[in-house]
Amino acid sequence: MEAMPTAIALELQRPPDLAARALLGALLVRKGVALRITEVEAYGGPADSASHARHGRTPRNAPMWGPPGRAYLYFCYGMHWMLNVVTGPEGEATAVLIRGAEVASGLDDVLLRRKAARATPGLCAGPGKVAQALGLDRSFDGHDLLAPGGLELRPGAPPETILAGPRLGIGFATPEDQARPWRFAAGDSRAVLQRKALHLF
DNA sequence: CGCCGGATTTAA
DNA sequence: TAAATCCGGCGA
Repeated sequence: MEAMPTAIALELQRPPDLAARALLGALLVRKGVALRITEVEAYGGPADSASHARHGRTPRNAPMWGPPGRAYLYFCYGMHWMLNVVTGPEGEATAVLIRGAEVASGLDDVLLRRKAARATPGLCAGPGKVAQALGLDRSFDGHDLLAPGGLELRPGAPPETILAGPRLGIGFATPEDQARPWRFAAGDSRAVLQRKALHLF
């Protein structure tokens, strides 16, 4: 029989900024590795000049137009994979970029993938680092994060406080979209980039 | 078909 | 502060 929609699945149907905040504290699980999400950014559909959806549907961003709960992975700067969680109703092309995380379990595997000797606060602080820590690549593009197997999104403890501020690395967007405070971070985490650019939500 | 530049990371 | 590194999207 059909499983009841999980709380997290319901949250992902909401507008991207709300879905983004709901993802803080949630877990990304792959095999023995679990990462607690500590930093995210919301991206709107075609109307958001910072979004990959701004040029409409293309082969690369196709997963963004699909149902919520899927992964959208893209390759950036010739070397990094970025993990997004598709949100909103199907066809809206909204998504949340996972920008930072803490290792909840599987530290040894993460250290190997990140080529790090020991755990530091910055180990998974940054979108490229998150994908690398989970060993993600093109093969995970379009993956259903709400289904068992492979890479899964699971409920976690939400942060006590949430920080908010402008999104990073979107200098190409309109001033209005650059100013939109759609970056969110867990107030209780050290794995957050540029904390001073954030304020209490 | 060629060019431009990017939702970045790292080391110097 | 800059190099690494490559592919998508756009204009010609």
